[in-house]
Amino acid sequence: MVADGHADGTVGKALDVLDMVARHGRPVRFSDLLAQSAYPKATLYRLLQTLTHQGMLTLDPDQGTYALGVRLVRLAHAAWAQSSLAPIARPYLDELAAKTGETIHLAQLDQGQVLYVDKRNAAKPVEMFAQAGKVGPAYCTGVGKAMLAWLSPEALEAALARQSFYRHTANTLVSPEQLKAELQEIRARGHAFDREEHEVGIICCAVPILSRAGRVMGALSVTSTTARHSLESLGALAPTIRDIAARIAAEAESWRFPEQA
Amino acid sequence: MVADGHADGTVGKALDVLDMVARHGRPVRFSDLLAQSAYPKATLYRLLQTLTHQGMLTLDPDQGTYALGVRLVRLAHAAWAQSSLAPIARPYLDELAAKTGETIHLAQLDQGQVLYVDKRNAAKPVEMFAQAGKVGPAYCTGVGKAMLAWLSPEALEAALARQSFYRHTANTLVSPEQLKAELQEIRARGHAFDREEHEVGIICCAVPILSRAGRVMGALSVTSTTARHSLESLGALAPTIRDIAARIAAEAESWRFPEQA
DNA sequence: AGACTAAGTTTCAAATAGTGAAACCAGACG
DNA sequence: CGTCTGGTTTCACTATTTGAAACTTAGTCT
Repeated sequence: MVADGHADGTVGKALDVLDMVARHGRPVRFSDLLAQSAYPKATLYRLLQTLTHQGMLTLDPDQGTYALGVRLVRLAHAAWAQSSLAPIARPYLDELAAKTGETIHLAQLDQGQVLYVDKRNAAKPVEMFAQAGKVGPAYCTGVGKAMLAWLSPEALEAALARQSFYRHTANTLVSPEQLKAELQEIRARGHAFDREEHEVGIICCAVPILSRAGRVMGALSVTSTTARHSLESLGALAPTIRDIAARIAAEAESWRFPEQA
Repeated sequence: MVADGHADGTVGKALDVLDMVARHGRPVRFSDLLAQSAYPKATLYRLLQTLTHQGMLTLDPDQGTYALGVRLVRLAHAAWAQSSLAPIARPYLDELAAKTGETIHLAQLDQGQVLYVDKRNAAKPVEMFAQAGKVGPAYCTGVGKAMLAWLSPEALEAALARQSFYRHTANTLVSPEQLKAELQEIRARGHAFDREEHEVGIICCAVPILSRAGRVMGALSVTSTTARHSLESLGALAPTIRDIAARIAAEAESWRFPEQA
């Protein structure tokens, strides 16, 4: 990605390199990275060295390939436990999954994208990391729209600017205008639907998780297939979902306060 | 922690700050961080700003507290999937758990510490993130000793320097000398025991996961209680564990090769 | 109110750390 | 053997980082 307007300082560059390695998904050779990066050989080399030395990357000496380091896994543990709603929401997700018997998603907004932080898979037991951590588009998913709908005007603009508006299906909303109209409806209704906008046959009903102050903390959704549910029957679940979302919000907030004096 | 001998460059400092936030476990105020960090006010301030700007941290504007950011969760996903043995080892852990009916640990070495990357909990189903990602000491755990035993002399020294040698129980090995002697035995025997060295009543049998070249990739252990098992009966499982470890190693290695030409 | 204090933010010259073109080295290849 | 290709190191040049101190809020006390 060439996006990042301002890669502030060395730290920004280093993190950029980290992302680059992460994006590859498997061990990368120096020259592969060099080909993609905008940085000159020596710079990239030093950056990689620093990151490796710091344990954020590991260098396989045999193949000369870089991969993400274990230090990240450690940080991950902390990040997931503290920054996201996931640990708090866990029992509530279980409850919602039990009640509905459908797939549950818990997501947060990250740079205009939907980041799934937890999931319940109707049939199968938890599969945490393998599924959580994934990112998806905001403009054409239930959780995405639910979060966008309650964003402040400025935040919304920033987020909209990052949407691709790629037409995944016939129902995908492909312009900011269409989307804004839909967001207004969502706000009025209190919950968002995914009308097969991302994948044909997949529908969902999503509600935002809002702080008392009205800040968007995340979103919660129940997903199903057109074979098993209609939008109406999913909509009937909305009160239940909203209730769970409210309880998650309440707990998340009470959790932030008890700082040590 | 004031450990890190050489916090190379700005990147090192930034990551150090990240760790600091992670260590706290909950949103931290600027001044709290300032109290702990060795860095002067302005420096710390700028580092925090950069990290926040980069999405590695999030600043709660209401409370003025910093927490780990979502970008980290995203990286985490990639890190866990690519850098750790966990995704590869998963089915094998299931197999081992089924065979033994005991608690299984999969760990890797991170800066001289044991990092648990996956776990099977005899009774309960997977609890990924809640458990994986934790760190523990190397000198007094089965997996730790199993990994140390196959380290190169230099790497071993580096790792030893990072051990606290705190006496957790009467059986804890509390000096590098004792530990080195033990490591030699472990190497000869092919597997390590935890003889209640970390917690009374908890024993385990661990084997290293080695690459073909002999590099330590991780370790695998079966843990039990003195109530259910003796060291001998655990030792009887060693061949099974070693077999699984070998299969994990084999798959991990074959996985590294298929680079795109 | 007005003076104090604590917490966070900004400044600015000095110093440090980062840059990158080019030279270098090592092993693979023909 | 020369010649590559991929990786590592040098070194003079520069941009970034540094941190003491000054400043700005937002509370608190009298």
